[in-house]
Amino acid sequence: MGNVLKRRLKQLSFESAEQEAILNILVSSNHVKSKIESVCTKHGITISQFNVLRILNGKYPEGYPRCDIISRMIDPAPDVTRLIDRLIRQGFVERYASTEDRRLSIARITNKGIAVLNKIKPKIDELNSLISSTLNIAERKQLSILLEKVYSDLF
Amino acid sequence: MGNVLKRRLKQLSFESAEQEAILNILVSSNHVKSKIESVCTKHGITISQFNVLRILNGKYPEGYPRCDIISRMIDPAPDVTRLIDRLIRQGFVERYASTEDRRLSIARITNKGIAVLNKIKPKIDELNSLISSTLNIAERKQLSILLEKVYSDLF
DNA sequence: TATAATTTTGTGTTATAACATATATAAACA
DNA sequence: TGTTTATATATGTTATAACACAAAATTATA
Repeated sequence: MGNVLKRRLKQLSFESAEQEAILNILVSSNHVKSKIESVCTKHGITISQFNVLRILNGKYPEGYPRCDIISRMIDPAPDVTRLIDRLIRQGFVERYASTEDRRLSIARITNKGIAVLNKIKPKIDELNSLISSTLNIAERKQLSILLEKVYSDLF
Repeated sequence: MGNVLKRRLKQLSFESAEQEAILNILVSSNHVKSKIESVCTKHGITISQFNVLRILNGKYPEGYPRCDIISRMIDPAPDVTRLIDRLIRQGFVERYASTEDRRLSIARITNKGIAVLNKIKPKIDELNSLISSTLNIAERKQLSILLEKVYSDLF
């Protein structure tokens, strides 16, 4: 048991089933992430930028203020201001000031941003095969149930 | 189903069980990682540095050349040379040239490095409770089995 | 209403990561 | 053996992330 993890970390054994589970979470996440990253790189954006575009695409054309973007990010980053600056420089996003709450600066995806997202999206969806080829439907659901328990203390 | 993930990403639904599983892997990994990070920060090192120290501690006093460190890292980083430079500057690691293969520069953990690791280790182990408090033994093993399948295409 | 506290964003600075390339050694091969 | 190829490390440069702090607007409170 645990031979794939042992091979990956070149480690002979693990301290406990808890530790092994934690290592598996970290390793599998890196695996998935590096696949997503390589797709994004081919299209000239980073994985963080992709995630922000994905979030903004979910609320087009209104857009989201920075604070709402952060709370929706898979991997919450601190320096989203300049991340968005870069997206603006690339023409994928535009920013405007809110009239209701004048503190907010709202980012909105542009047509060019939607276009790049539409090109990337199908390739990201292909990565779902990572799951579908190795886990049957019951297993997929079971995995999600178990993982949700791991971070359920967030709420 | 999937309410914890929905709350975390403030998203109403997901495209498929595959996508939901992938998002859960990414989100739970971030959750675990940020807990480890906060422990490390309190002791003046980063999570990457902790992982390198942990690896070197596993082969004391011989140490590992840089390439072997990378292949054992949970999160393989490209710039390990300067990561080790920093550990050396902090006195946690020392470096020496291999006599067998003169290309190799071998890093070895110092007593000071072992000391800091011994201080951090019990607090990291406490994080196992993230798993043990929410998953019973059968579930822990099941989680590892499912996750190993996700990255089994590595080999 | 006036004041304090909170929220949201932006910016300057420093540290780290990412990228490309160079150098040295070892291994493979003709 | 001499040459090519591969491996391992280091370094210069640039981009990004992390950290600390400040300013503006809103909300809460006396």
